[in-house]
Order: sequence, then C-alpha cells, then structure tokens
Amino acid sequence: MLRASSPNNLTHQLVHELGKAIVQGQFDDRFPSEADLCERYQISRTATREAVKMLAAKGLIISRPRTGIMVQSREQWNLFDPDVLDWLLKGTPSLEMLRDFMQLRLAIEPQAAALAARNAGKEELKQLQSALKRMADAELGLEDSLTADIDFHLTILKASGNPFFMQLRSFIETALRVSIRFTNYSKGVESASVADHEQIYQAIAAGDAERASRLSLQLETEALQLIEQRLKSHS
Amino acid sequence: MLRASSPNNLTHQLVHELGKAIVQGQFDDRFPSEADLCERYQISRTATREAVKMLAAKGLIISRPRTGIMVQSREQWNLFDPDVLDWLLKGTPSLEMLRDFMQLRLAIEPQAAALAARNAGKEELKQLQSALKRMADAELGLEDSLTADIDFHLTILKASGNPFFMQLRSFIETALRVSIRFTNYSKGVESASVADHEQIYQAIAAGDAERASRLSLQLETEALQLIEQRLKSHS
DNA sequence: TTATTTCTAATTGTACTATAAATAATATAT
DNA sequence: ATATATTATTTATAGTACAATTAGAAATAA
Repeated sequence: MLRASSPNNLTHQLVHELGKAIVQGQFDDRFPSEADLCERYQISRTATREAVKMLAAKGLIISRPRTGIMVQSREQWNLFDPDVLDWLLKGTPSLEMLRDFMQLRLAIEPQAAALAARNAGKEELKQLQSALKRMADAELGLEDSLTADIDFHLTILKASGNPFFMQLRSFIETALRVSIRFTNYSKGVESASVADHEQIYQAIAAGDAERASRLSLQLETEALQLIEQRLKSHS
Repeated sequence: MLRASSPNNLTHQLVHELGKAIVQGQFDDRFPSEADLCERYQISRTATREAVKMLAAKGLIISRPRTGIMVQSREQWNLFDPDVLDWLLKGTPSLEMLRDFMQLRLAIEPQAAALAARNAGKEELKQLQSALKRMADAELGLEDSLTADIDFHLTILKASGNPFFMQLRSFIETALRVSIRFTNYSKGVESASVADHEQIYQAIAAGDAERASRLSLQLETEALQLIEQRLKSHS
C-alpha cells in the first residue's frame, strides 16, 4: 500500500515498485490488470494508469484492450534508460551482466577518450584533474574512491563533445557501481589505477587521440579479462 | 484536433505529436500547461496527462505542481529511446548529427563484430548470408539496398550475444537511415560495399575476432572520414 | 530599507464515476 | 468444419471534484 510524498508522487512510486519487480523477473510474462493493481496498491485507477503508461514508454510492458498488460520481451526494454539500469542494478547483478557492461565500456570509452583528446576544453581538463586528485586522496581515506573514479570516466564522455556518448553516462556510472560489488578496490589496485588514469589524462591534455584511445582500451581490457577469468573459474 | 484510432490511441498520437515538436525545438523551454493542451487538442485531461507522463518517462519534459511542464535540457533526453531517435530523424538531421551517429557506430560495431566472431550461432550466420545476398540482389534492382544493409548490421549486433549491444539496434538502424540522405548509394559504392561486408562476414564465420573487428573499423572509418571531409568543405 | 513570514492563486496530483471502444473467447448458424 | 454473430473482459476516454504543492505576491517585522 503506497502513500503520497512529493516529488515522488504515487505514480512515480508505483513506477519504481513495478519497474524493479519487472526487471527482476517477478512476473513471468503475465501481469496484473489495471483493476488488480488498483486493488493491490489501494490507489486510484488514474494513478495506476499513469504508472502503466510510463513503464510502457520505457518498453517494459505493453497494454491492450481485452488482452490486458503484458511484460515485454527483454529485447524491448530500453536498457539505456537510467531508471531501467537502476532497477537492474538494484537486483543482484550477475558476473555475466558485469561482463556485458564491460564489453560495452570497452567499445565506448576508448573512442570517447580519442574524441576527448580532440575536443576537450579547458573546463573539462580541469574537471579531469580534479577527479584524479580526488582519486589520489581516496587512497589516504580522505575521499570516496568510487565517486571520483566515476567522475573521471563521465567527464571523458562529456569532453568527447558527442551527445550520444554523453548520453551513455548513466550506463557507465551504473557499470562502475556494479563493478565495485565484485572488485574490492584493494590499496595496490587503486594506486595502479590512479597512475593509469593519470596517463590517460595526460594523453587527452596533449591532444594525442591515438594514445588516449590505446591507454583506455588497455585499462578496460585488463578489467574485462579479470572478469572473464573469474567467470571461467566459476563455471 | 486529434481523433482516436487504435492501436494509435489518442494518448499515443499526442505523445508523437508533442515528442516530434519538442526534439525539433518548437518549444524554447516553456511548455503549455495540461489545461492548454486539452484546449488545443480538444481531448480530455486524462489522455493529456497520460501523454505527458510518457514524455516525462523518456526524459523530454518534467512537470511539477504550480511550475507546470518544462522541456528538459537535451542531456536529459533518452537519446537511445527508439521513439526519440525516430523524432530526431523526422526532423531534418544535420551533417553534424550524422557525424555524431557515425562516431558512435565506429565505437560499437567493430566490438560487436569481434564478439559476433566468438559467439555467432548457425542461425545468425545464415541471416548474415541472407542479408549479403539481398545486398547483392539490390545492385540488380531486385531488392531494397538499404533494408538489406541495415539487416546485415543489426544481425551482427544480435550475434554479439550481448544484450546491451542488441539494444543499440534502433540506434544503428536510425543512423543508417540518416546516412542515406547524404550518400546516394551509387552503383560503384554499393558493389565495393557488398564486397567489404562479405569480408566481414567471412571473418565472423571463421571466428576471427581480431580480423572482423579490424575490417568493420575500416569500413566505418571510411564512411566517417567522408562525412568529416564534407563537413569541412561546407564550413 | 531589508528580511521574514504569511497568504494566494496557479498548476499538477489523486479519486471517482460513467461510458465507449477494442477484441479474445465463445456460441451459433451455415 | 467454417464462417458469423454474440458476449464479456479489459483498456480508452471524458468529466467532475477536490487535495497537495509551491512560486510569487503581499503583509509584516526588524
């Protein structure tokens, strides 16, 4: 039973409630009707229908007269929708999913770094420096390591100057947040990582697209290989 | 004034109407209120609100009590939503946008090809062959060249076995559809293209990830360079 | 004046009712 | 069996009423 609280109104609450349940596979493929949802959550049909429409807009469900509401096949889900990603993350992401995340990062980030080397402005270079500093500080326990790491990668996307790359920031952020559940950011790994990130920054600042791309590829490849090794040993 | 027609009901019609208008920048940043929309389109508040919720779910607008409805900044738009891409395409896509599309394809497709070389099943290899054949037939005017081309690229995404890559199919499809407005698929270009695609298929079928990736990268790089040349000469 | 608080009005949020439209499933007729 | 009509279920649309939120105006206090 839901209660209103702005700006998370009833509709939004229901969207999140149902969205999470859907991506976690709590409905095999059948779905309650509007009437059932009203009953179950004790809210009006108005609010219910609006939530249903929002989930339909994200590709999670489809509703038709007489047929009712159905969960769409996974291929229809807008996986790059920040909410959908968030719901996927809130489940217990598998190592397989982390690999899938990493494979896409491996495609995106080297190219983004190359573009950043060509397009980054002074402001973005400053932001990259700031993120690096915070990563270094994190080793001393003064800062949040994950947040700084995320900022570094997101700033590269931003610096690419390409709106489609920028749009992937929530994807990259989610991928990094998933990562931390599997890697434990040990001191040694972190310092190596800061040095690696520093090098990428240098390449971008120097406008060396090829080098920025290569270093980024290297960083991501290592992370991916670690995951694939673990996947192998687990199977 | 809108009239109902299933399955494109009033709500969906209004979503498309407004969505298109928004991405084309027809509202500087202010937006009509619910009441205004009801008035303008002569439909009930129920249908109007549902449309507003769907557009909000796609990140295009945000609505708050008293403030009303505002167009979100471009960064908030879910650019990988098939509808949003479609609306962007229905406007007059600029050469700059095509470049942005191509830059992302350049990141995605070589990696997808590499994964496909490792993961493609018999079914997908067959589909790739079929698409190739249709591309060849298209040279004789027997088939639609664009559709076959699109199918080839989408099948590679599918064969990658990675749901995030698969999810990008509407993006790739849109990018290819935009391309055709700028390249005129001359006979000579087409045959070269079929041969290039054939080579990529061979690499994937042979399980040679490195080669598939390299060939794909080459194909896309050439296309991108063509666009960047034209951008330069136009400026 | 300037800052703080209170009030007001505009806009979305929620609930409820009533009816229309779409359509899957069933029954009927040929 | 095959086509056709009926029925019942579910969403779609409209309309009304009122609640909740909140930006901006007005009043008040310092």
